[in-house]
Amino acid sequence: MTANAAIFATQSCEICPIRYRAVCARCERDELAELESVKIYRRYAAGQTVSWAGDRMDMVASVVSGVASLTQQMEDGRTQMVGLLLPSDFLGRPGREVAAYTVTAASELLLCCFRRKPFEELLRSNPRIAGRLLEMTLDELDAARDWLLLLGRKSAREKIASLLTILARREAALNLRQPEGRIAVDLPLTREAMADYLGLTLETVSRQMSALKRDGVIELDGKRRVVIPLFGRLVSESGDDADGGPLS
Amino acid sequence: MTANAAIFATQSCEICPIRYRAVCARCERDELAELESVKIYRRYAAGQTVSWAGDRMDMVASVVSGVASLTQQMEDGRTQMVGLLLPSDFLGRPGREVAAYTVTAASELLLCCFRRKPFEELLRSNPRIAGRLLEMTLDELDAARDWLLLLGRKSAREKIASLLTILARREAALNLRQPEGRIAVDLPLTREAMADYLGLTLETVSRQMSALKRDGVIELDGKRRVVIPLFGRLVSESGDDADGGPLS
DNA sequence: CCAGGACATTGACCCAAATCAAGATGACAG
DNA sequence: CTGTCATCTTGATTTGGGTCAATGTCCTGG
Repeated sequence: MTANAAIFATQSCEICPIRYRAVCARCERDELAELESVKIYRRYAAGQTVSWAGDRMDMVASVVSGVASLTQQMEDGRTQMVGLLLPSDFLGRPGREVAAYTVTAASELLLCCFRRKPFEELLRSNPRIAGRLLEMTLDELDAARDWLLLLGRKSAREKIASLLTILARREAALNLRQPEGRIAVDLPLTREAMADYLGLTLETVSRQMSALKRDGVIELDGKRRVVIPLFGRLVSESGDDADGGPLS
Repeated sequence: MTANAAIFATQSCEICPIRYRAVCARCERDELAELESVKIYRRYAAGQTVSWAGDRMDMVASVVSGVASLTQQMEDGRTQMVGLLLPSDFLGRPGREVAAYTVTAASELLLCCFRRKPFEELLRSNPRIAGRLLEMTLDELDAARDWLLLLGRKSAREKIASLLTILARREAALNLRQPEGRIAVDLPLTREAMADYLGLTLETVSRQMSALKRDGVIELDGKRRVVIPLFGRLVSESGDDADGGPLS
């Protein structure tokens, strides 16, 4: 379980804090009653498939802890990740019977699930939840558009740096600010999953990680823990716009 | 003006048919009254910038005719298209003051604009319009995810083929079915815009177009008109899933 | 009709990342 | 402790698409 996940696990309370923040950030508590009555928690082991592309989906869910990935595959086996869901992200497609993507637990994963039909009913009857979902979907679309820039125009080194930055930012948003802008990230992804995210091969990911280490941009503590000594400085230097990403 | 655009231009009527289909497909007519009162049409010449990334945006809009592109740029000039808006598509980001992307008219463009504030108010007060916008946003997210697969894993030839297929499909959806599955597409994009869409250089786009022509997969009629002789067969052969795209 | 400029094509060469191929590391079962 | 298996690293080689440069093709306005 990642550091992210651990943090969230300790916050459990009667009204699931993640879902509260995620789906109903600004709703009154009584608006949650209906959702509350139909939620089901589900746990998946790292590597386990949550559902296959083409499966009938009658659940939607919110990520409580861990990391889920959406992937698309061509018949010849080429694979591209098309979604990376971290705690508080929404999973599912209201209004669609059939899943378009394969969902996999990248690390140990805890989902908070709702049956799709009642959830859609709730969307219809409760504009605030619908509005919140629209907002989340728009954010996800923005993230997808940054991802398009990454896949279309960045070099392998820049791709790796951007991914580490995305993960480090989410880490930083949750944790207290780290001293000196130094930040540690537990990679929730294998080299292969990173490659699928970045449109690279796992060999290239490995080589570029080694190169970033050699150049002193990152420190590797085991295979899955990355320390970025100058994260604070690097991120603040290069605003939040569509720049090449720091660490490059 | 593209064939698309011409078709739509002839459909003009009191209640803008595009907006009707796009934003309020299943709304009652009286629900449109409020929208109706605040709409403004705006026309842009091919190549003209509609708004720059970072600009204050106080409009949202619907594409009536023509093609608009959203692009993202890195400081060193590398450019990636992150959105391609055809007639009936929605433009704008309710809830955001500042535009994240540069919007350009790829061909001559007619927009139907609404002031953002009243539009947001309408979203709040009218759940059916909000629901419709959510549906459109989810569709756009799906399209973005197909685009991720294209950028991350497809060869130059496959990228071109996929783009032609996307344009041909929209053409086919509007026009009567063409005889023999033969279809003609007026490219609304320059080679450079195609390259920005596909994450390639314009030289590679040009070379691959020539190669497809040489191989008899497409016919070029001038620079901007493409005929795909076997479109019907190619598309039906390879279902609608995440395949490599036909024409490859 | 011709000149100028935007857009497109084609060629020669190069390089970043893919591919193919060994090994290294590390977690875990027995 | 040791063998197995998944994961990761590193090296040698190939190649698809980028880069640089020259040429071609329209369209438009004078």
